[in-house]
Amino acid sequence: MRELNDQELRRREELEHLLQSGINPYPYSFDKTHDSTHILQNFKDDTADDFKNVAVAGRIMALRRMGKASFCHIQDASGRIQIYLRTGDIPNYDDFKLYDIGDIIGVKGYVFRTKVGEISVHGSELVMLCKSLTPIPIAKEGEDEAGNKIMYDAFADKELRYRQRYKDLVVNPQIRDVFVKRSKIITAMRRYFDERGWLEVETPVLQPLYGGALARPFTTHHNTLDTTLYLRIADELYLKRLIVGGFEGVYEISKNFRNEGMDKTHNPEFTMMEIYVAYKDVFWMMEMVENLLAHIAETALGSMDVEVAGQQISLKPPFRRLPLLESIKEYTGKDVSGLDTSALHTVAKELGVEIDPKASAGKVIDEIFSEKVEHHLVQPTYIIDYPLEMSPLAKKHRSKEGLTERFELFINGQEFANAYSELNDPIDQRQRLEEQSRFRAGGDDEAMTLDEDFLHALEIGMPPTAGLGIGIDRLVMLLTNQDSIRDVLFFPQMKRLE
RNA sequence: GACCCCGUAGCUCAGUGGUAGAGCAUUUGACUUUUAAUCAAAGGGCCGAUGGUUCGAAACCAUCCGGGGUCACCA
Repeated sequence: MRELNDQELRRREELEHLLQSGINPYPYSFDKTHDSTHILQNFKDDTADDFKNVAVAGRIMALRRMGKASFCHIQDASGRIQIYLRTGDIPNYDDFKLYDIGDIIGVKGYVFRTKVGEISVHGSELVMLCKSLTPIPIAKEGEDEAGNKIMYDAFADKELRYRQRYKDLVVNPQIRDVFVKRSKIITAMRRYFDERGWLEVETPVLQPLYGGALARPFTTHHNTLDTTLYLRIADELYLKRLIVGGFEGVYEISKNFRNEGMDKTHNPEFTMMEIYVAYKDVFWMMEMVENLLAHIAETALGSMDVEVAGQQISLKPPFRRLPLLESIKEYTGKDVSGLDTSALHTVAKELGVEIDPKASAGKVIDEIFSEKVEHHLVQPTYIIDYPLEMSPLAKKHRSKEGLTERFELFINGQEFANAYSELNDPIDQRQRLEEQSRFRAGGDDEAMTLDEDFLHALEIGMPPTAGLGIGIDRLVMLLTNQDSIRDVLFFPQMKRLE
């Protein structure tokens, strides 16, 4: 164990003193009657009688001792409230010397207004509920001349905030709002699906073969079976097996794992929602997603308009639909339809898009789109009609040669969703996965593996199906106006400390 | 992976070659309506690590470790 500093040693001494006085510094429960915010909002001169006997509990966040009387602020899940303690009013006032900022206490008493009008609890009973042994990086709140709130000595070191999120949550309670919204967003999504009769399911995280996306996996080993297992990169192939089995609507909200770079929008484990609905196609899915996002925004935020990085974004349906090749024409002036691979490379060069000379036609189109188009797509836009070779699990377009029935949804210049009319022709699917195997053999370590069991399932027969994936973390970022994925994850991945 | 920036007290930060600093937090004393409480005093540091330059390094140089940011890679 590391060495204790003077403040930690002193707190342990206080703990000893409490024990010697017969006080349990870690008791079992406390009958709390009110949240701080409820009191602050509802205490009025004519309701004072309702607040003659309250019991509040929380962590001491500020402390002002004045000899025979003391004030402190405690923080509970709802907010903060001031406590007034006075010798004579509580039998154990002298013990209060042994209390510190950071301790969790319970106070019974009546609510009153101080001389300067702050609604406070006048304590008649004080209980230690948890002695805190290490000081928290306390921030003080104040006001500047203009009356704006300022924080003094805020706990601002991002590394420490991410590594010790518990401390961050105590000291910067406003960040809780992001996580509360995150929970509301996911709840709203679940309700929307459940109300339509689609079933929430769980499929394996540990998979003998990984598939359903193009990404490098995390690899692990199972001792008993003495076999390699992969952490899933997507749920897709298992959820489709359930549609084969006869379920007509299944969804899963779960962590996926991808062994790739980390940045503002990528964490190695992230939350994905995938849903598959039988007898539907990608056009139906576009309408569903519009309604879903509008519903979520209204339920979780109370508005379909969100502000992100200073821009107003409207999630009001319908969203614009723009074929991939047309989007390139619109934002670069180049018509790339019908061009062969070498002609595409020439266009990329003209546009100043650097690209691997061996890249396939689909890859070149994707690169041009990523560099020249994607960031323009601020308002929700469905990019549709993706080339076949970029979409090994999507059905061929019913009327457009060489394209698939697929969309990706872009908002604020980022990808939010990906959906297909799912490929259910087992022979076509086999050919496409065999092509992926050739890419893999050619050195593309993100190409898909061929999963015979999945193909076997398709041979049994999967009804026409629409499928969708939505990145939950990015959705939360959008709806809470956060520009880093780390700020919407409680515990983002960090390098291990030695 | 490349480049830029950062690492000093529990927290936020100053300190560009000559005895290690401030505010808050902490300790002691005073104070029965304070709210960045106030007043008086005190304690607290392997200056991220290792080498080097120098009479002398927190500072300059090199390497490493950790972090932040920008870009690249990556559907």
